[in-house]
Amino acid sequence: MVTIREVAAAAGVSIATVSRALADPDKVAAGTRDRVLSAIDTLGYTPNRAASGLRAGRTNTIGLLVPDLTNPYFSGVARGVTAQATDEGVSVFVTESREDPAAEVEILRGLVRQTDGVVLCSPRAVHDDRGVIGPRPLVLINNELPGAQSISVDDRHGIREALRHLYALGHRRIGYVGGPSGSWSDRRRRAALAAHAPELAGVQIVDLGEHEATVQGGDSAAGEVIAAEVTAVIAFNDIVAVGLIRRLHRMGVRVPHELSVVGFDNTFLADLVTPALTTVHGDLETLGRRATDLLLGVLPGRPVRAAVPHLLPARLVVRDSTAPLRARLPAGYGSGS
Amino acid sequence: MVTIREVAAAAGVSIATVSRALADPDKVAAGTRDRVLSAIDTLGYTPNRAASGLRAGRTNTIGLLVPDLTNPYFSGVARGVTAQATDEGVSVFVTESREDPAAEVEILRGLVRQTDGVVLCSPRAVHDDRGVIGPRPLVLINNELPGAQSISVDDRHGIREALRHLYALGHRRIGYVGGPSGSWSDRRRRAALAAHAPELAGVQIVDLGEHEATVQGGDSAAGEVIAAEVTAVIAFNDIVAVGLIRRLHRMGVRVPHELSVVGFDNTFLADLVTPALTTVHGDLETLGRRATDLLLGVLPGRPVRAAVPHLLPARLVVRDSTAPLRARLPAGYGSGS
DNA sequence: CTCCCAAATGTAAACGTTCGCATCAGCGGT
DNA sequence: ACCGCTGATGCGAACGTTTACATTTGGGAG
Repeated sequence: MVTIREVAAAAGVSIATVSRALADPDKVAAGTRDRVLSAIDTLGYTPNRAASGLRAGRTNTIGLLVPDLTNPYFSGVARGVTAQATDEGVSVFVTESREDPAAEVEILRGLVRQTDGVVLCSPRAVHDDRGVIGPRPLVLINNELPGAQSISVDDRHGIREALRHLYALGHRRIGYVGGPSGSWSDRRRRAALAAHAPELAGVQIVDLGEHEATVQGGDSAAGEVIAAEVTAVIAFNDIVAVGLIRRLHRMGVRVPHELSVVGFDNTFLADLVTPALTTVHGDLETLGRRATDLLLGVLPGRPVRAAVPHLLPARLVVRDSTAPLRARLPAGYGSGS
Repeated sequence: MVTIREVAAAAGVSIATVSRALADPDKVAAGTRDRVLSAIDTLGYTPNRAASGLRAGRTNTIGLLVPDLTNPYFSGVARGVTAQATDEGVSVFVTESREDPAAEVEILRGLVRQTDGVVLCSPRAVHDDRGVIGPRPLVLINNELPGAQSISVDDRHGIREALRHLYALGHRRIGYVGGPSGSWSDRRRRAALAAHAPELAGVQIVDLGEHEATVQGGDSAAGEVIAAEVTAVIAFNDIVAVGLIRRLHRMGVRVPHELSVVGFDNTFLADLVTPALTTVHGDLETLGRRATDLLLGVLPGRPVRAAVPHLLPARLVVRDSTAPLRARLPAGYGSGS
């Protein structure tokens, strides 16, 4: 491995000059700079990041912690974070808590020591997290904590659009199939429902409980959904919506003919299942990128960056899982489309 | 940030002893060790990895490069790699080439400098890669290169099972909807088809071209599939299978009644689409874990580990996208199940 | 009682950078 | 011709470890 010393020798300058030529190009004379750069080029020199981090007290590495890497939602975010970080010359330690709050705290503890800051996505144990993180830079996705930056998609607007869409289709009694208890996003969406339903005359929101953010969670909601006699539901996310639809299908309830279902997140799944999901879209890659911007922005020794929005736009994508309200048929069979 | 010096002072020993108490516990007297450890505990000391890496010439970090983080196949692998590495006290830089061979080389170059070794999954530019990697430890998933370790799922056996399954259902003229040109896995599966088809009397394999490993790739194969007059196909992977089925469905061809489809990888998608996919399962998390084992095994200064298998078992998961051969109906309508 | 060896611990150098400070050359103003 | 200032560069310390080597101590063998 070629070091700064060899470069300095080759260019006939001191190592300090080489360092400067890289970090602060206009602190060295043009001629010298060229000599240094060409030496770097021929020798194929790359700075040792451990060494520079050691001296500078900075690692140029950030951490990302998500609950579940294989969940398309989080892998979208992970893509955004890694892409933006790479663009900024920063590396990312990616980790996964597997939805386990204890593991989350533990992993976070380890992550904090070896990075300049952490992007924490959809944390399950935030309150403990604060103690762990201490004064370190922290950016939260889908949660809020005093003293930390936050960013999320504008669910509130998504909910509003979903409501209006269902309203326009004639639905009045609308269910909400909730996410995991303790989920900040879930609380936020419930609040949005409560806030926006009154805008639409005659609309009634029915709480259909809290469910795991998995296919099984959707499965388990089917009974409640039927019992509630709603004509449409909004699900916590696409996965739950898919699980619900699948179970309903097996029970002989046709979507969208007998029940309209709206998902959340617009994961690629939404366009692959039958029926394709009407769902609230948020740009996950951008979410990850902006979170990274936010984090890098508060890192010492980094250029200050323009204000970053803390709320990203959401919009409803209409597909085949929602349909106009029809008179219910007695035997529980849809009438076809 | 508390350093080894403060710990040494608190325990009344030299920093060397602290270092030893951590790295080589039985090199220090039991009493001393306890004093050191409790000092570490009360002060909340964690070694600075940049410093230790600098001195020891090792980063305790590995790199992972995948073509597409949002692809469930790769996120499964990423989960395995990060999990195993975490268990071994190693951090992982996760990166993504977005299927771009040029980016792959570039990212790999960067990765190599700041890690002890790299896990490279389904590379698109392997030959160039070798030059980039130089003498660095490298483990390949789904590819082979002289001088590098390799690991993959036993596609060959998966193909064999898929063929037998279709054969047992009565299919004789079987199509293969191939993956991207240049894909090592694709070549391998073609070879396996050629090798195993002759074992089954009367079976004929029809090559249905190379396609992108995306939903669109499956879409675009539909025409060829119909023209080929096959009664069953094996697709490069689940995504392609899903795209194909969706397009066929729109064209009025019913799966599995008129055409049986076998996917590959058994991603969670397989169980969510309609019909649920019959597909070849390989354990992706284990694949990632073993790849990491392999990499850590060749890293200097790490305990030698037991032999790691380079081929992981595959098995066929039968669901609803395959069915017994039936006489074709003239108008292109299935007969229902 | 002496000597030697092993075990335990300490000392200090080294890893490859960055950065404050010192040095030096050249130049313009007086 | 001299002074001082500025811009370019070099020097050397420091970052927090690990580790080769030196030192100390205690105990057992002769």
